[in-house]
Order: sequence, then C-alpha cells, then structure tokens
Amino acid sequence: MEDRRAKLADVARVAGVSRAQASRAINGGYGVAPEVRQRVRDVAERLGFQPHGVARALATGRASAGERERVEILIVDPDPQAFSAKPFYGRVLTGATRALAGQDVALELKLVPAPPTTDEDPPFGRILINMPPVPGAAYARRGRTIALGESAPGVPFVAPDNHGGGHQAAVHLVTTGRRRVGAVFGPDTPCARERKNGFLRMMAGAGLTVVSAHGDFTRATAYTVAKELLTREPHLDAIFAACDVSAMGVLQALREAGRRVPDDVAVVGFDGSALAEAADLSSIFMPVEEEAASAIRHLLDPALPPPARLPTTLTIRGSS
Amino acid sequence: MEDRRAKLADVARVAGVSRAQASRAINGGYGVAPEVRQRVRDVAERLGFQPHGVARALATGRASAGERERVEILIVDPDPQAFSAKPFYGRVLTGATRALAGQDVALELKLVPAPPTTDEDPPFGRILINMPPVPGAAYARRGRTIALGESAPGVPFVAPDNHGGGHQAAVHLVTTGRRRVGAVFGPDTPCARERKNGFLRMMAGAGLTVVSAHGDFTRATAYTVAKELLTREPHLDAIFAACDVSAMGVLQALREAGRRVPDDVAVVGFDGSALAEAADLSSIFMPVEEEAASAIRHLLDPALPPPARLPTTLTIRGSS
DNA sequence: CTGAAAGCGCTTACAG
DNA sequence: CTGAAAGCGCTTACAG
Repeated sequence: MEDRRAKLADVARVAGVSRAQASRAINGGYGVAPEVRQRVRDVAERLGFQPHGVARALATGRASAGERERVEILIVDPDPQAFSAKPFYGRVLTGATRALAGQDVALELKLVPAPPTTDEDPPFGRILINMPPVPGAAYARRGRTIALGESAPGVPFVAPDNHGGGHQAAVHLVTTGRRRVGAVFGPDTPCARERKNGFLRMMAGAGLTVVSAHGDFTRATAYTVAKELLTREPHLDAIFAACDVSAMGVLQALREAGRRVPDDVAVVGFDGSALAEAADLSSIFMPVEEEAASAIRHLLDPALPPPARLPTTLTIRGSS
Repeated sequence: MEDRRAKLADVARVAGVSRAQASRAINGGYGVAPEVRQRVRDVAERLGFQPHGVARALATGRASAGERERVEILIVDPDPQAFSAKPFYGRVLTGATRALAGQDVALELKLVPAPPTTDEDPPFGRILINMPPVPGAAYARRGRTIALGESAPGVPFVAPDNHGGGHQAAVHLVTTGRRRVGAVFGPDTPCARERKNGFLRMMAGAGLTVVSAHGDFTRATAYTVAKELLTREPHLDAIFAACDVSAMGVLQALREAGRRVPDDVAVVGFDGSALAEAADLSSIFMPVEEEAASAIRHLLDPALPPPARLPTTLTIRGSS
C-alpha cells in the first residue's frame, strides 16, 4: 500500500469543496467562509498535506521555495578536518551569516578536496576559497562570484592586507626592543608570501636579519620548526608566526625549552582568531568576518565594488 | 519591450515542429530525425532557450536542480559570532561534510538567534542544535529530523555521554593525586548539568568536596570565576572546566596568580577541540565530528537507528 | 463566498 | 519519425 502523499485534490474532496476553494483556504484564506476555511485546514492537517512546492512555483510564477536564492561558499581544502582545525572557516561563516541575516537567502556550504569539474545548478552567488585561478575564472564567468583571497585576474576578491600585517608585526617587535628575531613563515601561498615579505622588508629596513624557516600553518610543523630555530639561534628574543595555529606550536616549543613568554621571548601570531584571544597571544588581526560579510554584500548587490584589501590591526596581548 | 525568456513553444514554432518534437530533440534526441534535431538545437541556441527547471520538474516528477536534496543544519544561538567563538560548530561541519561526501546532497547552514516561527520549504533532512523541545518536536513531525544533544522526547538525537565524561575527568584528577579540587561548571543546560553531575558524583564517591561555581562556557566568565575560586580556596590543586574555552580562562587566571600548571594545579577541560590540542590542555574528548556524521547518516537512512549516546574519552596533555 | 476552467512550461505515453 | 493530447499539482481570474 503506497501511502502517496496527499495532494490538494485529496484535501478538497475530503473537505467537500472545490480545489480552488481548498487552495484559497490554505493560503490566504480571504474570501472563504470561516467554517469552510477551518474545515479545510483541519483536513489538510489530518491528511498531512504538504503543498507541492514545484507545482506551486509553476502556478504562481514565483521561484519555488526550493528554488530560493542560494549563496554557496565553495571551499577547496584537502583536509577533511578543515572546519575543525582551522578557525578561519568558522569566521567566514560568522561574517556570511551576519550579512545574510533577514535576507531569505540560503547559505550552502561545500568543502571539496579539489576543484569540482562539473557545476550543475549554479547558485545565485558564490564565494570561492582557495580556488586555483583557472577554475576560479571559469566560475566567475558563470555567475556572481567573489574570491576570498586574490584569485585570477578579473575575478573580484576581498582579502586582508597581508603585507601590511607582516609589517605591523615587525614594527611591534622592533619597537618593543627585540633584536634577535625568528620567524616561522607559512607555506608557498600568496597570502603567506605577502605576510613574509611585509615582515622581512620592515626588518631589513631596521637593519635586522631574521632567523626563519617555513611551516605549513599547522601547529605540529611550527613546533618542530621552532625547535630548529632555537637550536640555530638559542638567543632569539622574538618569534613571529605566520598564523595563530602556528604560534601555538611556537609557544609549546618555547615552554619546553624553558623560555619564558614574553620575558625571554615575545611571540606574535597572525589571524586574530578566537584561539589568539584564548591563548593570550598577541596577533595581527585579520578582519575575516568583515571580509566574508562584504563578499556577501557584493554578491547580493554587485553594484557595490568589492572592497579588495581590508586593513589588519595589531592586537597586543600577554605574549609580547 | 519585455525580452521574455524563450520557452519551448517558441523554439518549436521557430523550428517549425511540435512542442513534443522540440522537447525530444533537446533532451534525449532519440527517435528524432537527425536534421530536425540539429535544427531544433540551433534554434534553441539562437533563442537562448533555457529549459524552465520548475516546469520540467513538475512534468517529470523528478526533483528540479534547485530542488536537489538538502540537509539543513539549524542552529539556535543568540551569539552572532557563534561560528567564530565556538569550535563546536566547526566540528559539526567537519562531521557533516564527511558524511555527505559524494552524496550529491546540499548542506545548508542556518544560524538563528531564536527558533524560527515559520518553516516554509522544509529540507529533506534537518539537524537541530540547541533547539528547545517544543519547536524541536514540531520540526520532527514535519520531516526527517535529528537533534544534536537530547531534545524533546520522541525526537531522535545523538549526544556525547556527558555524565560519563564528567566522571572520567574526576577519576583522572583523583587518581593523579589531586585532593583540593575546584570546578568551573557550565550554564544551566542539560549537557552542562550532566557533566557536572558526573563529575560531582564521582568526587562524592571519593569522599571529596568540590569548590565550584557556574560559568557560561565563555573564557571571560571562566577567568573571573576561577579567580573567585582561588580566593575562596587558595590551595586548589586541580580545576575542572566544563568546556575547553572555559579552561582557557582558568589557565589565564592561574598564570596571573603565579600558579604553575600542572605542577601546582592540574587543569582538565571538556570538548577535545583543536583548542585543547593547541593549548596542550588535557580534555575530555567529545566525538562531535562522529556525532554529526552519524546524525547525517541517520537522516539519509532513517532505518539506521540514531546512535543516541556516544562515549567520551580522556585525552591527557601537559595541563594535568 | 464558491466552482468550472484555463494556465504555469514542460514531458510522455499513445496513435499514427 | 511525428503530433495531438493529457497530465504533473497548484493558483487565479472569471462568472456566478
């Protein structure tokens, strides 16, 4: 016995009215005798009637509920634990959620290990994260698109001023009297390079050389790298980490080496995530929430120019 | 001049065939004279014909592209920064994303300050987080629903064994020789109560009283509360925090009070988020990712019974 | 206040 | 290979 889903005709029949009347009763209810309206609604309830969104959409010409505007956040990240491990994504969601509040636009989330090859059912708007330039440009051709972080030329983007942030970190360390400075930079990505360049340029300007190595934005690697740095240069009095998660590894390496923070060694991270606050870590604050929010606003109204570069700010906490 | 979007009838008329023929030519193309097929397709191309997804969906009975299966994660949280501040949500997304990989089911995310009153366009399945019982039960009546954390009776749920976790934390502290134990419990929620009860029951069994106060799962409050605890009982040798974020506040209070961790005071948190790992914090690990994944699996196949309670595990790190 | 009818844009047996 | 017709489930002038 298939228990086929009740349709409007069923409700109408059981209630003893026409489909037109049933439709009116269930929707507006205007111009329907109160008792009829009640009866129809009771029957609908009893039969578990659920209006067929597609049919309704076709009849009304309005978009069906299921067709309602969607904004997709498409994240390319090979780490399936990315949402757990990287505070960045949570912050993006905060910003996106805020900008979408009260907009009746659905937020769709997609985490893929590599750029998808097919793209059926393109959403109204799309935010690209970590998308390589080529597929990025293709997405941009297909519909409203904005990248978080610089993407292909011509693809609108919003990103933090990484270079300026690196500069700020260096200025902070130098002006607080640090002279033997180490750094755990990030991997070979545009944003990590910018942070590094900003940091090194300032340091060079101050006539200081930096004992540095590259990490991969993870705590474990940063921990190992920091240990090496301390071996190479035991008298470091400051370490810059290219992200807060890395900074946590640096802090642990220092703890284990018996170096006090900030007395012996100052540590500055980059991101300004909740992690930095929780760990009392000085950090270059990236306005990720604001980036995401303005990305959404750009998608909703492309007349608004994408803000491109957003300034970073130094937040001084107990680690420096 | 409205440039109305071309419809199938237009294509058919221009190509000089029936709508049926046009439809076949554009879709399968089987049983259509090759030249007709080509002609129709050319015309469609020229007119920029885009099949009307809704109409097609209604006619075929299949879901339209825009109607493809969606699973919604509906989070009630008054904190608009929730995704930034609470690692829990990111972990949920990790688990959900993993369970959904390769399923062609869209993941929709909704963060609302209070339970929504209307519910048009119910998704295929829905995960409820922090939903009060009454609306929770209503959602469950409306479609496939599962709650993260116990909800109304009859609503399937999956949750960690909070009581057991509290017990594990207490056992750990007692068996490592701690005797003057403090605790920063959580707010007045079921899960915080369960953790607290599990912890206190074990402590009472060990004949120990606990110096405790309630926090609200935030770092700032935990910091303040921990300071009070230290004033009331300066010789505490252990503090249990009802969540990792709170534990960070406890750690800071201890740092400022000049108490060494773990030598003077052991600290154990609860959650097992990336934060705990980053901060080298011992913690009761909640399998959040696994909870979310099994919630999704239950939605996709309700024949699978919801797993209800998932065990927690103690992760010992440098803080205890 | 009510119902018969037309229509939303497309698909698909069915008969030719 | 082709077209007239019915139908997907609902809405909405229109006439009463």
